[in-house]
Amino acid sequence: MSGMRIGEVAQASGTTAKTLRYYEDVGLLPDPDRSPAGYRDYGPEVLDRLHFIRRGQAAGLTLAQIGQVLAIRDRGQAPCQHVTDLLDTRLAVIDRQLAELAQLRTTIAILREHATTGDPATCSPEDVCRYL
Amino acid sequence: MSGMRIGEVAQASGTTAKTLRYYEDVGLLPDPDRSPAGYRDYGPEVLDRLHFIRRGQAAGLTLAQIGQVLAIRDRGQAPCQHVTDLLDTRLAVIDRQLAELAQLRTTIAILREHATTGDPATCSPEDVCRYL
DNA sequence: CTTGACCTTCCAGTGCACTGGAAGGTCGAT
DNA sequence: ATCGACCTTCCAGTGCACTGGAAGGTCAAG
Repeated sequence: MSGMRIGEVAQASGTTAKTLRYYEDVGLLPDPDRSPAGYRDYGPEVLDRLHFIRRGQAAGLTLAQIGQVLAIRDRGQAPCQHVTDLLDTRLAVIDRQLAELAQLRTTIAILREHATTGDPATCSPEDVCRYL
Repeated sequence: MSGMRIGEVAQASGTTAKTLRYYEDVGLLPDPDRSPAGYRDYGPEVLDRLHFIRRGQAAGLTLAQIGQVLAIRDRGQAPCQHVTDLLDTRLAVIDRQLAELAQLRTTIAILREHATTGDPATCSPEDVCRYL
């Protein structure tokens, strides 16, 4: 009984056939069965795996990091320590990004306010625009 | 009176001479003065500019986006309405990024808790790792 | 039996932000 | 005078995550 072809998997997972072949190339997806004609023949479990990959990516992990976790999972060992380490690192990076973004927002917001207070008469480049 | 050479600027700003030349190439830094020998001769204001670039980058902005904002600043003559429009767009993007980043943070924090609650016994690949 | 959608492989290109290296010029110190 | 650290330009390569396109095979529908 044949499963899904690459286009169906792409559709179902919201990616492209190109990307699926790429994932296979870099070892994120196992080599699938083939139909007599050589078409890739996927079982439904590939969708879980792609969901895992997508979630990992949404969490800011690189494909290499996701691949590490998948490799550990494929060997049947619980990668909890590994996962928590990765996630802790991610959290730290995100907190830093949030802080910097908030700071930048403040800077720009202040400038924007400078740019609006006063009509064109008082809005000279020297007074307003170069304080960005 | 001569200012800083590229190596000094690199050192002072925590980047490399290579990167500074690259920034110049892509228009993030203005063409600096040159010494008689052709060495780049930077004034101290370049450090402010590099600090701004670094903060923008730390906040997850691309060099192209940072370049847009810098271009506004450089065109000190830009009409204020135009400036506020661009800044509003920037703020909207930053607010969206902040929201997404906050969401991502929450997601990862939840995942991390899932990964730690439970001892190795319950931490089987099937039970835990697929929550990632 | 042809059309068109789908599949195959392979190789090359994209965009971002650098980074490396060759080949050569400049400068202060020994 | 020459050494070494610095500078110059130019071109090419890296890593990530795809993406495009050529050249050809497969298959159900009309």
